[in-house]
Amino acid sequence: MKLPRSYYSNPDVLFIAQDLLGKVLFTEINGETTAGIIVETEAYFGVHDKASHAYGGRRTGRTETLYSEGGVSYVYLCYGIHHLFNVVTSVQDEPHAVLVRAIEPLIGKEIMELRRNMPATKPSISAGPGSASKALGIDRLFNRKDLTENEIWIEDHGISYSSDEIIAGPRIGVAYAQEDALLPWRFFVKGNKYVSKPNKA
DNA sequence: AAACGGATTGGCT
DNA sequence: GCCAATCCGTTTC
Repeated sequence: MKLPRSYYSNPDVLFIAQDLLGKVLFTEINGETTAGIIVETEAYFGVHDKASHAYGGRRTGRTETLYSEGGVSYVYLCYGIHHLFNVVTSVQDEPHAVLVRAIEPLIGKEIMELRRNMPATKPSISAGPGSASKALGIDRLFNRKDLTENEIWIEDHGISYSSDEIIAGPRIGVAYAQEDALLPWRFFVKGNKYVSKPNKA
């Protein structure tokens, strides 16, 4: 059920970004469990990717988490307001990561509704990286957590999408990365209402 | 020590 | 559609 460490040590971050679609992301906070199906991701290709915080081998207090062995969470504050959750992948010192941009609420929907103050039927409850994190209760305390432990983890529930149900397109909000901004490294489930806008390729 | 700006969101026009 | 909110990691003086 819970994805093992070996899943995350795969050096192919583009594969993992697509394969995570359909997997189920869990958090347990004060005995309350919430989970959602991952329906949108983006791959960040380590030192070679101008959109990555680790571009050019950048190593600072914040980016140090990205250099961990695969299977660790990387959470940082964006625009002073939103906590963005990433899965660190590959081997130690290879700072690849997958940003989770949207989930479809699955377990603990009532808790997510309280956290977001809106019904779970409304797509905006968990569409977009800031919203998805808030629905799951993820904040900066979730940085550098081991995904094989029991605070935050990912399970395989046998949900998978065929290649024609997965759309690839340019990543969102990375115009500063120049030519790398055009790479089709955003992946999402076609037609799923919890995918953030734009929901076309 | 101080300034800068971002892997976004939601409320108002 | 546009724009303010809001904070801390990073860069610069």
